[in-house]
Amino acid sequence: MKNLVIVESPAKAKTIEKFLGKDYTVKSSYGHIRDLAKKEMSIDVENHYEPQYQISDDKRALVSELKKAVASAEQVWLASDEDREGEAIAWHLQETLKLDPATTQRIVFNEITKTAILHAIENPRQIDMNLVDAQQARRVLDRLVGYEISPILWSKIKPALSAGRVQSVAVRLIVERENEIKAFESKPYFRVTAQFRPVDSNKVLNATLNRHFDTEAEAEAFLQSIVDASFKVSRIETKPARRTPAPPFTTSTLQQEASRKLGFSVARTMQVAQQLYESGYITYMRTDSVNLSELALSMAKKEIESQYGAEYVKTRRYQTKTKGAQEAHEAIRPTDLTAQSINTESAQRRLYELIWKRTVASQMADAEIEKTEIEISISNTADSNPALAFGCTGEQVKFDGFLKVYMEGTDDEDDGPTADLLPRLPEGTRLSIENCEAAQHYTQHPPRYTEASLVKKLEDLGIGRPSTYAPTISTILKREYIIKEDREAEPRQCVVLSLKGGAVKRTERTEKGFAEKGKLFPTDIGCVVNNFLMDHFNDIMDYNFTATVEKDFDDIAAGKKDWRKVIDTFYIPFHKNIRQTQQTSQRTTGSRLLGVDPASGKNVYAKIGRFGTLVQIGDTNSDEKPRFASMKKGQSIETITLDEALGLFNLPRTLGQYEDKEVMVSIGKFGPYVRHNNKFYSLGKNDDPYEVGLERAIEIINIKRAAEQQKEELKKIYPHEIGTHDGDAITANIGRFGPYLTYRGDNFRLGKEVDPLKLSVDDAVQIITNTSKKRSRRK
DNA sequence: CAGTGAGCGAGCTTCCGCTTGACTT
Repeated sequence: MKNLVIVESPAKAKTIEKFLGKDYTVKSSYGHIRDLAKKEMSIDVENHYEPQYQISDDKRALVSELKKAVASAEQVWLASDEDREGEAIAWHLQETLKLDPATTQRIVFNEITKTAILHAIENPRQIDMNLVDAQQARRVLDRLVGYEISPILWSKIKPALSAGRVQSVAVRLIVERENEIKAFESKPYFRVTAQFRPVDSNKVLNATLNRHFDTEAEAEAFLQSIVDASFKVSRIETKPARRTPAPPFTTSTLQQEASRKLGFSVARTMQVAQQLYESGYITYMRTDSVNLSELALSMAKKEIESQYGAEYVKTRRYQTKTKGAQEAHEAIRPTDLTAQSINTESAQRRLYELIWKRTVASQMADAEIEKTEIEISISNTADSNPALAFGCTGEQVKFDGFLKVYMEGTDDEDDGPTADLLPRLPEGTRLSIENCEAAQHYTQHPPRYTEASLVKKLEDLGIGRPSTYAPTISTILKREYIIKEDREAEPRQCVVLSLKGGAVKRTERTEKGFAEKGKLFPTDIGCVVNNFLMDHFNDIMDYNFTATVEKDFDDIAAGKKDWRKVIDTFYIPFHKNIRQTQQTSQRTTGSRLLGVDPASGKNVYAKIGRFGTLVQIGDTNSDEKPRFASMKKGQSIETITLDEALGLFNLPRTLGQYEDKEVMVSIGKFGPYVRHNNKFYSLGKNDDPYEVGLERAIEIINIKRAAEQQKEELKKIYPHEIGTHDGDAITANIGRFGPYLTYRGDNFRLGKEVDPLKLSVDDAVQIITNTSKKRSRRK
């Protein structure tokens, strides 16, 4: 072997091996191969923060494989990504594989094209230790923050909680948005809309009055005032406008758009994108760059020319403006732009088409639009209030440009009136009023975050990286700092005043309001942890903390600062604060006094306990031990009432008799259950142990009995002997995941359509050999 | 399998950012 090239991703290795020819072997490091040990701090604070790295457990086999490859190579090329993390990966490889820095070549390319790779090979360099140090500073800082604050949460709030530079700020955003919503006072207002018709035309103009009214009385007075009014076009203005396509996708914008247009969660988008990447359909999906390679630009030009015509082409080179972007990759784009769609399963196909459209549209001409604004004056208010007028706006697309292919979605829940095509009416044209209505609306609170809009916000703040957006969300969900939920909107009564036959008619209608779908809500624990961190670690919770330390990391990368000094400056006051907080801060439970239990006269509290939120009757420090009960899903410390809290103590409940034995319901370690004749039966997902009746309990008992009986029946049939192959038995069995075969101690899954009882020996052998082949290929 | 929450004290939990492959009974 002459040349060994090491990249980060195996799919990338496969692609560039093709470009480099047979003198080059390309292997992958699968990301980082070394890290700080998981179990301990692994930073020697006394010794200038010396990090103690170890090979990650799942990388041991890989490292020995790489060592072997290195031994037989004449030249090693470290080709990890051209960013801070990539440089560190290269350095860890050099250290771990004991490569000689003098003979090891470091190469970088930020697009996977033949030109870029050959250019890289011709321009090798050494590892940039300043960049590596910037990464070490980032790594050490994150470990210190996470591993020093988290234990404080364990002792002051609840075990197994966590805090970190990224996750804690993500939670803060959600908690603060919820507080804004709580503080928001929804105010009613009246919007007046009307339809006008030019005297000699059938074309209707949908117009809105240029001001809202606060009260019904004002709205009514206005309607009364225009009963005898006449209307005319007082101003018409048309002006040209342009629309520009959105730039190509980055990870964050792909996640947002897939959420808006396909309803994908952030994790789903990444999973499907990974599949597309591994199949070679798209470029790398974890990127912060909007840049397209020259190859992609010329491919796009050709494709647009042939499909839509030369007038639709506009080659655009986008600049990445995102805070802290490292631009190690291209934007996310199809590898082959001539493929407008691909023939795969639906999720992959839809995401691919979205990427294709966005990429192609980004290289297309602006859309040219003509905007028309018509102002309609009201004769008898002209003197008293000349500012009052109706208005309507319209749009006409003169040249569709990129709109032929794609239009970016919006997060706005209320899109407002849509712009129509408006007729050209000379100023002074008299209009008759066809309909006029003053409808009551309510001002909307700021929207709760969705997964995707949270990612957008984090990216705007420069917090987190493309590879961590999805994992960060799943971490804060797993810690139960936040929950993702659908919540029904509260319907509201709205007054509608309409002008009919010279009189104002009043009706009421119910407005549904906006249901919250897939929104992020903070939990009690999220709020309590957030308040605690805000009180004691304000600097780390600051939205600018990451941006500030990133400046230091940039200085380290530029050789202007020493990474250990940067950490020292941060750590000395930070650690002092840690010690102080541990010693002086109170244990925090978020406790709220709900009232007095009428039965015992004792206080009732709602608070956070070791296993979640609970209610408590009696004081903790009194002579008698308090009684406790867990809260139900959906209840919270802040909203639970005294009655609801007392209701939680109604377990265990005795429901009655069945087969001369008592039926009882309660909640155990593994959730709610029915107990009958010393046997336990788990309640269904939708059963409430506080509400469930005897009838349903008996049903649950009988369902489980039937299932058990079926199991007994199956036990009589299985394991089923299918036959022997090469002297060993093949048996069929039914397990948790369906039917499977056992042969020589190995299990082989059967499809759901296969009836194991009818399977021939030959077919069974076929399944076994096929599965074995697949398994060895994977290895 | 079928609470827990007091107090004692053992041992456990935890970060962010690179990557993909697990593969059960």
